[in-house]
Amino acid sequence: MRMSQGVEWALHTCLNLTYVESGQAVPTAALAKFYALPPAYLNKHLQALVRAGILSSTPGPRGGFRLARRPEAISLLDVVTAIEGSGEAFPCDQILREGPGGRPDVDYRHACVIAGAMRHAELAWRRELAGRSLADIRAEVETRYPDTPRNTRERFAALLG
Amino acid sequence: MRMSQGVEWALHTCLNLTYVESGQAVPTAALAKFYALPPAYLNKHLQALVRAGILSSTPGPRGGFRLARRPEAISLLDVVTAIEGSGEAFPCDQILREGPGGRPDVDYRHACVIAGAMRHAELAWRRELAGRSLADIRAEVETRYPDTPRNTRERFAALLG
DNA sequence: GTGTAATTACTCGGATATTATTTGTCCGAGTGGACCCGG
DNA sequence: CCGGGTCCACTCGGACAAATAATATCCGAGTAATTACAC
Repeated sequence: MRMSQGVEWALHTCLNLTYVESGQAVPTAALAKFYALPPAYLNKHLQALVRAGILSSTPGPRGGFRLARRPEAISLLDVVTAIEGSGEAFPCDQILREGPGGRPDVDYRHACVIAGAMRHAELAWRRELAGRSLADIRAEVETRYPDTPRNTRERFAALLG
Repeated sequence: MRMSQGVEWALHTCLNLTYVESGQAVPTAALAKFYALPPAYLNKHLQALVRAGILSSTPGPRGGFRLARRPEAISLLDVVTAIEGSGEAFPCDQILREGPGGRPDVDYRHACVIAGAMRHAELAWRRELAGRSLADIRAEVETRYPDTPRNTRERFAALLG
């Protein structure tokens, strides 16, 4: 039930990329040093974000990663599902098929009341995450911690220089 | 992010125990045969439910498990946390401490905006699960599948006889 | 000085180990009923 | 027939092993800037 720590890395990294002037790419090494993360493993997660269409990557010198869309168009749910996969958290193995009156031709992922209740709760979770974009997060951060934009850009400048 | 399949087993088993006349205990073997589950492993999960105060167990002949409280007083969240633990699904490792302006004396599990957003979504999920009791589930099952009470009791009678 | 071609350093991307978690199994401790035996 | 003591089968509970997923690392393919060189 615990989700991968890569989700935390991905969320913070995407938020940081929000502050990079668009068109400029940031390599894995710089993104990893930002929070003292293992570069090779962070790169693995960044690859997943590229496959999900959240980041775009360019190889070679001056290459690296950048946001593939505007921050308003990237929800927290997008990032989470890119790392964790889109599967349901509650795995309905349809054990009712083995129970009394169970039939092999029925899809109990829809028929089972328990599975329905679990799915309903999960939808509430997804709805919350889908309703918050990177732009929203960024706005709240800047309200509560006004130094963050400057600090972030300075750190990037130092890491890229 | 995927939760243990033991949650499904536990939920269905608790729901089935709802139909057993109170005072009567059902051994692991019978509960396992109900859905053709591995008895020893199901027993492991039942132990967790006992530790959480959801079931009570009695050893020896005519022993087994029974609900420790009324079905109205057992929420889906109770069962889920009994199996999965009460920890947060999103693990905030406070990587902001290594970032620019990060301080070791700050608890970023509360200060971090991203952690807050994730916790908010998780609370929505918990609220849904906490709002549904075994009695609610049972009522919905009986509305949609009127044969379930009789089928369940008959299967238990066959397994205990 | 300028255009071109070879070189080189840099970056991503996936294949490969290692560790942690989940899944699954087994055997011992304890309990309650049943049976046996004596009164 | 009735009471008590012994035995035995049944059940939970935790210790132990295998399989799966998460974590971490390394090296090769490809690219773009840079440099050297000829014109």
